[in-house]
Amino acid sequence: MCHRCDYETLLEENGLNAGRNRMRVLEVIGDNEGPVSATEIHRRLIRSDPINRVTVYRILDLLVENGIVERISGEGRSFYYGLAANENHRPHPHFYCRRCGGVQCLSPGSLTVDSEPLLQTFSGRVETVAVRVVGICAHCTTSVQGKIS
Amino acid sequence: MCHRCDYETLLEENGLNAGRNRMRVLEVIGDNEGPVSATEIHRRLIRSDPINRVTVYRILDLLVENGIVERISGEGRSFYYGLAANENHRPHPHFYCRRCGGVQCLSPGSLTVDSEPLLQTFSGRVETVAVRVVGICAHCTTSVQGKIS
DNA sequence: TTCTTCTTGCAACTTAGTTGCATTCGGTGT
DNA sequence: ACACCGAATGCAACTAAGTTGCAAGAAGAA
Repeated sequence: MCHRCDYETLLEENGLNAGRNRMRVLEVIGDNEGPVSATEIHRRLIRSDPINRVTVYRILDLLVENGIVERISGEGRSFYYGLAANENHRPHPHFYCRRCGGVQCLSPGSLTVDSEPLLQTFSGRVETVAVRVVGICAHCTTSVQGKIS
Repeated sequence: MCHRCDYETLLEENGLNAGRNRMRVLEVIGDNEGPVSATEIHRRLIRSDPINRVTVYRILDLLVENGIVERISGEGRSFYYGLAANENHRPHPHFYCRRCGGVQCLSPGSLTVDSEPLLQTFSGRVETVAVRVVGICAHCTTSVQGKIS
């Protein structure tokens, strides 16, 4: 997703030292187009060098706490992780494929929401308004292989 | 959520016979304002009469398959269930409380989305466009009790 | 009643994530 | 070089939510 972000300074701006594993996790997230699950991040990391899955979870927690990475919940039971919005990345909606479970980023301008009426009437604190588009992704609509019958 | 829905006919319209447990599950979902988790549904049902949690899961699957109930994924790792949109219930956005994990229904008109630009450009199949508002619910903002320190 | 199908329960399993504790690693000071 | 300290990692065990296989029970049709 990003080759304009300097992960090292991103970490150090937040008072985290840029250890090897943190960098590796950020690279996987940043290189992927669209959010990735923790399991998938772990799977990719162990291909190059062994790392414990707990370590991955802990690094992800840390990055989310510090606002470097954004945790979004998919259609399934697991979380997905993407680079948080910053000056290089505007907030944008996500597309969730019902078939393969994958998540894609949509372009920031593709959907516009008018949340004024809500903000005027809602009695709690509204922090984010996210749009979630659900359907079947381009890949899954074309490749019908994988169906058993 | 609903006293205008006749669960019995709702089931039979879909070719499902209206057994006692199905009715009970639907009543819990319909009586609650806002979506409920499977665990919570189970918890409430066993108060009146024992029922196995697997049975609850299976009934929920069935209801979702038949479009009677809608499964939405919360901020956490569990699913929430609400009555699906029909002539009595317009589709509406949901509010997710970061603190207590609860989900509330918002009024259908409180947010409007313009999805035209997306529909013109997206190459997969778009089925639903849902708006998810995240923040702290009214109850959690006022009652700060529960914090340990 | 008997047969068949639908429904339920139980136990075991899976997936995703969490926690506690011990070990190791990277510095800092002496 | 040595000891020390906190941060980072790994391992094992645990939890929560959901799923699967199979056997037993209810309910309707013949």
